[in-house]
Amino acid sequence: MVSIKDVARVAGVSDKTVSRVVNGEPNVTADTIEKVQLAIADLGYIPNLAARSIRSNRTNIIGIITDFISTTPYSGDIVRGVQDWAGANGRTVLLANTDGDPTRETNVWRTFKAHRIDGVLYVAMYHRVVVPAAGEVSIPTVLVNSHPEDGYVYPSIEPDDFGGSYALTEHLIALGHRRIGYIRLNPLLLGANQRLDAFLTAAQAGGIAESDLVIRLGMEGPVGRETNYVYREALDMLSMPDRPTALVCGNDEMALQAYLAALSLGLRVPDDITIVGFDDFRTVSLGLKPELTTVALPYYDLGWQGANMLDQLVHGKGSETERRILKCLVVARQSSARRGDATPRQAIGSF
Amino acid sequence: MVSIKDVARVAGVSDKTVSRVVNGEPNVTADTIEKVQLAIADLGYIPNLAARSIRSNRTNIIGIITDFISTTPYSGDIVRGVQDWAGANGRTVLLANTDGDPTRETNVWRTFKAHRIDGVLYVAMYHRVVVPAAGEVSIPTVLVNSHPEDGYVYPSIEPDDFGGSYALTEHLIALGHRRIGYIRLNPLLLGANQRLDAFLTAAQAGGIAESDLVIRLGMEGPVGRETNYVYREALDMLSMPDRPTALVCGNDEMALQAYLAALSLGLRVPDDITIVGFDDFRTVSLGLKPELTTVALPYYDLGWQGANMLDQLVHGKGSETERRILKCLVVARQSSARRGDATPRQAIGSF
DNA sequence: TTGTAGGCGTTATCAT
DNA sequence: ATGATAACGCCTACAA
Repeated sequence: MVSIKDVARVAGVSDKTVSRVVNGEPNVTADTIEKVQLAIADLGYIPNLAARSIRSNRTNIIGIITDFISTTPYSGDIVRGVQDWAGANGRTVLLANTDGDPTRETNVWRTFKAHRIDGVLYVAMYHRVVVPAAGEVSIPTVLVNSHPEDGYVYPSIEPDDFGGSYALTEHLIALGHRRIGYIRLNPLLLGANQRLDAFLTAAQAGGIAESDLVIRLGMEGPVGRETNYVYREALDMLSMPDRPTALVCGNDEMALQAYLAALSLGLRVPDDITIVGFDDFRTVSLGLKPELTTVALPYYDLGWQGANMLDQLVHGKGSETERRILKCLVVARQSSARRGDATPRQAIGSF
Repeated sequence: MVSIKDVARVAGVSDKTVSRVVNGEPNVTADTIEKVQLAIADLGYIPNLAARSIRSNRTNIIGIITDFISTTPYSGDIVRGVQDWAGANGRTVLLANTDGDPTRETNVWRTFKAHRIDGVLYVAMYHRVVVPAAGEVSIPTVLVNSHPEDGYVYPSIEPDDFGGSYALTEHLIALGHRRIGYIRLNPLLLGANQRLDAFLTAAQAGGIAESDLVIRLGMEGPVGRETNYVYREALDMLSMPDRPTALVCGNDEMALQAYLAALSLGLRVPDDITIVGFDDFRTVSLGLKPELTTVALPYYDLGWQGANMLDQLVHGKGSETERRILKCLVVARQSSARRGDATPRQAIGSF
């Protein structure tokens, strides 16, 4: 491997001078700079960041620790946001996945510490409460898409599930819907309760009686291995004589199953039934026909801004207790429509 | 930061002895080992890998370069496979995404070189032909889910799209289907042609006349921003008086749209129409009801085994020209069924 | 403006 | 079995 000394020899200067040129330090003549740069290009010299880091105590590496990367494909956007920030700011990203295993996680923290990375983004693939298993290791950390359990202190950046769900419910009310179904996410997810609370609050604020809300549980059990009731519940709810005119699903994957249930009953979306989701998981939300009205989660920004918060922290400028909440916007597409004035058609089909 | 010298001082030995203990080298008394380990635990010492690497010229870091990480969520499994291999073998993973931009990519190669990583896994999110833009930088590299363009030489590991598609077609023929529809992937994808070729070959081998095959283009245009004809084509094909009894979709996302088209025509899956996909993108394949018969792509293994190939290469044991092909298995679920003997019901509905 | 000496944390080499 | 010394590639501090 060609080192700074090789460059110095070829350029006929000292290694310190090469260092100066490489790092853009002042007090070097244009002439010298050129000589050095020529030698660098000639030899294909690329500085050794490891060597640099043992002097400077800064690696410019940030680590990402993820939990269940495979089960929630769309939140890969968080990682992409982090990467883009890193690329734009001269940092590199170390990645490690724990699969939710605390032993593995503790190893990851050790490994990251061994690499002397500047900071850690602790990324949950579902918005949830976490307790990082860092063991003895201490590295500046920001929680992304997650929140520390009571008694633990970390800065965090999270989506505004409540606000998104509230706005979505308002959207339905504005379209004239008065009888609304709701299929709940796995209650283990932080978003599940926030979204349901917002739904109930917004419905009440919109003057809808609680008896006009039909609420069903869509999933339960350990995250990643849950039992799924969505199709069955949707089928059941949509077969009611006084079925809702709009159906809110905990997320887009649930909305997919609601579509299938509705279609198999001979109901048309949105003419006979308005269906909305949450997440804007585009494979689903754009793959469905008609395209799905949903709430976009700011995954990419969670990553980008989370990286930014971490950077502040590393430089001693960030707050240890900040909890930043990012807006979730309603994306209105064709699956939601004004409630028809005609008598809705009765569900038919093979149920 | 506590260093090897601090440990040596506390343990009352030389730093080299500490190094021996840390690295499990022979010729240290059990007594000394204990003293040292005690001091290590006391001080919370964690070796500095950067410092180690400047002596040993090995970083135990492998880099992953991805292209379009966001658009194809399921292939995140490749990255997971790599990570799991790395975790199991004491390596760490540097991650960088190029978004398909050659300038960004060249920077990534430089950065990786600056970190003196041991090797690179060049991962395409779609199975396709690639030309790594490494510039002047040279690092041992294995192509994953991709293949070098003519004139370039890299070892690669790829899925057997042909074999998977062939087996899938055989599955349909075995179920008695004689008139089969096919919706093609974007022709830009390597898998698109391999899958279509296998379909045609298997159909011919199964004694099916070409006139009984209905082939339509589902997508075209630049990857990630393609124009989508799937829903329209499925609707059209399923409205034919002599419509196919089985429909093969280029991938699972296309199968989703085929489901919607079929259901909206009042057709039931699989009673009236068998639908199959490709990829086993589980959000879709398990989210669809009935669950989707499809072909599982070995993404995770692509990652794991790719990392393994790279490791061989790094140690001078691998082949520069190996092209490893991994099997794709048919996953038979409920969306494919024996062709009914009764006259199929005619499509109805609002088309 | 440029160079020299020394040190960062670690391991290789060679003594002891 | 253990240690002293030098070296890895780079940067800091200081001198010239």
